[in-house]
Amino acid sequence: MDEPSPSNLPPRRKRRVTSREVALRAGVSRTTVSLVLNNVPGTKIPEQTRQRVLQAARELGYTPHGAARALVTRKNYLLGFVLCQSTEQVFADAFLPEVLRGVTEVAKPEGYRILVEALENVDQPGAYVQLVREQRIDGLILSGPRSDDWQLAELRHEEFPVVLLGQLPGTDFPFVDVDNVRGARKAVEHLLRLRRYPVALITNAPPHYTSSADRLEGYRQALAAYGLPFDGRLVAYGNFTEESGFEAMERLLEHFPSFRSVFIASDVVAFGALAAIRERGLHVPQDIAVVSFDDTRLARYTSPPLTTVRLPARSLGTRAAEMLLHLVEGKPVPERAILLETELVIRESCGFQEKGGAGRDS
Amino acid sequence: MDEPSPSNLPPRRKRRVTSREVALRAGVSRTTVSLVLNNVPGTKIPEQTRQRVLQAARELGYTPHGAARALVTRKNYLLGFVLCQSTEQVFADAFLPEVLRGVTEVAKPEGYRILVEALENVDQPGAYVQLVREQRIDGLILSGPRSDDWQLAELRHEEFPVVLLGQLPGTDFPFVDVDNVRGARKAVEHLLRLRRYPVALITNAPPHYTSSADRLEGYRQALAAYGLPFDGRLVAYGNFTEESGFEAMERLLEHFPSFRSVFIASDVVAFGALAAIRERGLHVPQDIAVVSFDDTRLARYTSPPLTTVRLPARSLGTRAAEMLLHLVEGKPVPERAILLETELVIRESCGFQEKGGAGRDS
DNA sequence: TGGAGCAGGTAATACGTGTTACTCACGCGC
DNA sequence: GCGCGTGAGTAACACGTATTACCTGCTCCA
Repeated sequence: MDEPSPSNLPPRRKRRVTSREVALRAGVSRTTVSLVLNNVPGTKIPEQTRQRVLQAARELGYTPHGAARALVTRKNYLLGFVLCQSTEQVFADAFLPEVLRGVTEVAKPEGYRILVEALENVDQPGAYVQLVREQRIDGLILSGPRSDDWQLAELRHEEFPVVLLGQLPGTDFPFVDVDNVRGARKAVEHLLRLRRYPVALITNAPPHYTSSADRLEGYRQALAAYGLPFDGRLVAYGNFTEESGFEAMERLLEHFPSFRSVFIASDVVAFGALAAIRERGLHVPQDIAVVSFDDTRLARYTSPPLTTVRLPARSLGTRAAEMLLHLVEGKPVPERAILLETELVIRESCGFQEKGGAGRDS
Repeated sequence: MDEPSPSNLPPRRKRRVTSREVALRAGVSRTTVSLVLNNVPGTKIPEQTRQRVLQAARELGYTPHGAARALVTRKNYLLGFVLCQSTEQVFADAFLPEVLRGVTEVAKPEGYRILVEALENVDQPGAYVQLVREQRIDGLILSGPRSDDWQLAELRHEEFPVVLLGQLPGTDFPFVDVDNVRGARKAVEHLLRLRRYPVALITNAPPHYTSSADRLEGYRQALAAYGLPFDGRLVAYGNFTEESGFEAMERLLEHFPSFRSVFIASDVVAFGALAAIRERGLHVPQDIAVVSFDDTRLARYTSPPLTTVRLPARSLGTRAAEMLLHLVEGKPVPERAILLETELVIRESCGFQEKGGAGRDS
């Protein structure tokens, strides 16, 4: 009876229950079934038949076929979330889960699911356009867009709903980003207020990343506000990883060890830098005060706990998703450019003791 | 001419290029277009017409409509990746990016995309079955399955391709998991070898999680192997978070401070525990030796760097994806139960100094 | 008596593809 | 002259839904 299918064929699964069968069982037409199940407004269907249909559907365990529906509706209720960062970077990205959570939090109640995709090699950027070409997704969130992504421009031209997580100067894509300039400025001004100058800088990434450039800009603004000169010898470049932080700090200590504090534009990079400082036999914050950026979940558990600029990861996700949903549904978008505010979280690495004790923030 | 649509309607986008238009342009039938573009084996189409079709498709920028294709093919080339953990847990999950990377690494070359979904509340488990009901996904990876997930059993009944990331005792779902028992055993035996007993235990999670139960079992096995008794007073339960680790360690130090070492079954929990130890004025590893589990990326940057059991996050993803693809494509599955091996990474928190110096592993 | 209007539906078409069954011309052996 | 295989290609159907345009009685009003 139940003949096992030859293993080179996909297993034959049970036939689907279609709306036709529901119609048959309820004694109505397929049209009526559709009208009832989709709650189409403006149609007058008496409560009795409506109930008959609903019951028939329930009894048969009917669920409409997604593809069939998508074919005619031209909606898939699917949003693409594409990570443009290099693998190195995605790997080090401690925020992905939280951003993703923010996105789904907004998308799910509206019935949208999330398709996550990483661009493996930068050579082949924009494999994601196939998704929009095939019309499999209704909208797109692009995290960490690169300016050398030529396929992106094409999407712009087609007016496909896209929201950037991060910025792409020179384009008018709607985006959500962190206010990196102000965040960095706050961090450095905190150090200056504590009179810890000269203050060095280790960036989070190479300078062509806008986040890196912006945080550098914030650093400059803070110096300027305090009437201090900018000294290029006090700047070293990180590259997302702890290792890069370790090396950057080594370089600074080697060539220009006179600084009294450092702003490190990434927690992860800071972890490495702290190790380098320790290895030199120096102490944080006594010898060098440190303020970093991101407020990774573990920033408070380093020794000493990091004073750092909190990045609103979850909000990044929610705001981007909200914006995208507006675009997808053709509603007017209140803001096309959102810069989220940051918050300086003061712990111990900056040498600022609130009550004089070595208290641990709760 | 180009009348702006009223803003309450979705923007009317360009009409799609269909295969019919390609056929028209190439001077053949739609069937031929399909045959050529899908490279259907066994059909004899002369090179000349084949080229005509390909060129027409190229010129028009034709891409087949995903939904239409899915409708008839009954394949979506989409895999579901569902996180069953509580939000708390997902939040703390440092491995998600890496596991995901492993999954996509395998799935992408085969043409499959990944739909990521988190179960928000445990009350409403299995919202994901809708995805399979609607036939929107071809297969499912369930991370951290819960035994109270009644919808899962339903899927089993329908023979839908599912692979678990983690285990669900009492079911015969294919799964990929870490060998938690052996991993924990290795960790504890290392402490015992260093003669650091009594050795306490802080679990990673409440006992009904298999990972927690298994690591506890490994702890017991190690004790047994060394002929030592199991003492329940030396066991405290963590709950995924640093906070829980902090509190668990406080409880241990409060009620039964005589232990000389502790196995903490999660890096994250260990971070909290380390803070608690520090706060008591005790030192690691001098007063208490610590070995933990996971080898989070930051484990080597705590002070002291953590000796910990490395969990092969990426492999979890790749192996699960491989298994799932076999199921989806109806190929026989070599192994239906995979336990991945772990590796003990020795750093400083266990008090074992390789060369006598306070060396930092490179 | 003759519509107008309406409640309660339904037939038919469209969506864009994959695939099976079939046509048609043509050469070829006998 | 006939059957037959074959290369080259097509008509037609299936997939499962949403939606538009239409139909059928019935009531109500002039």
